[in-house]
Amino acid sequence: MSLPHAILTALLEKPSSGLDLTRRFDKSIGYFWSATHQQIYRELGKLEAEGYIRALPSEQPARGQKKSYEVLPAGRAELERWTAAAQDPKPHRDALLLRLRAAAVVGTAGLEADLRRHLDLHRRQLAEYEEIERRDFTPAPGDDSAQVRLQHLVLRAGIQLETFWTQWLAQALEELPGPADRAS
Amino acid sequence: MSLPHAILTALLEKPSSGLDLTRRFDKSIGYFWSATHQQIYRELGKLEAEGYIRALPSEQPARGQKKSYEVLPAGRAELERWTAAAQDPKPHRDALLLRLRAAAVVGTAGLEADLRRHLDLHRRQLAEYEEIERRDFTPAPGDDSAQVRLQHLVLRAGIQLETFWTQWLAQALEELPGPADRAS
DNA sequence: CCGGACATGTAAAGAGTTACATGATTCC
DNA sequence: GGAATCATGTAACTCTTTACATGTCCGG
Repeated sequence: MSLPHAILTALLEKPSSGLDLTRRFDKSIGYFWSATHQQIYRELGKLEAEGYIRALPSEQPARGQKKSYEVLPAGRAELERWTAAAQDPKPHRDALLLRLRAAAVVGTAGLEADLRRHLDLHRRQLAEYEEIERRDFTPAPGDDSAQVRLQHLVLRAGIQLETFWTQWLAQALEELPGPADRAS
Repeated sequence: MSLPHAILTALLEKPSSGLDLTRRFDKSIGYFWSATHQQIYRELGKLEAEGYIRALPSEQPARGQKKSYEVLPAGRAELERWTAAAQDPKPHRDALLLRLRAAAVVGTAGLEADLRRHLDLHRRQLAEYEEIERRDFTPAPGDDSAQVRLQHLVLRAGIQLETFWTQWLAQALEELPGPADRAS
């Protein structure tokens, strides 16, 4: 039940149309909560029906017409409620770790190439995060509002997670049995 | 599409009944691929229908009777195929990071208690992993088969991830605005 | 022989993904 | 005015979660 709150957050940061949101979910917010445009349009409809958001006055009700939304006070209140509410962490699901566990049983044949590919993807993501940090979070000292500090904290989580994955994958590739003794 | 392969892996490690599997998914495999008993029973039915597994000979077809499964050659072949196949990493979803991002907009009121709770949960998980490492992965040198090394590698991923979260959460708690200037 | 734990399932709702459909705008 | 692109949406399907249902076994 987090998608509506992700959308409310994005709309509070900046009122947007469905496609604008979709684009922002490919970056930024999407780094830790992804969503497709189908999910977003469906959810925008629900949020509007519940009175949490409304379409901006330039109302063209037709299809193919851009429609921007803004958050209403009830929506902000709901987001505040959700932010403060206790939530249990969801159990992780990581297909790659599962595959390594399977490989421990059926052999590592064919695995190396995909591990290298994953390593490359994580390195790119890490570089992207570090670029954002350079660009957006190197202000003059004292310029750090609570809002900026929180955003930076979230970004650092991304950086540290990607750092972990690159290091772990590099280690995994070292430990993988070579082609000689790779059993199946 | 990973649940069937998680089950095949678990069954290859040790033939089990549905409830046995459910218990094992609360530990071990479940550390990185969780599943409820409803999912497991449904998937066992599918896997049996597809000829990947079969019920062990002590066949009591009745309800309330224990029924154990083992993997057939076709099931092992499918697991090998899946292990070697290229797979794109799924985009992450982390509700806690999303909440911090929301808090950057609507304020951090009420957040601290839940962050402390998460920190405690991650510390416990880390301690559990470290206990497993002490118990199962401190053999005499040279005693490390490829299988054991892979299992240890997966466990180390868990340890390092939990280590990251404990450190990051501790840092987050430090940076959180105190009650004095915590705006809403 | 009854209550509780064990064991296997069914039903329905919710969330996410994939494929497709439709109208508007813009560029040639 | 035709093609490509932008923008919004529908439909069908899969996966996951939650709640419930049913039967067996065992201790008292």
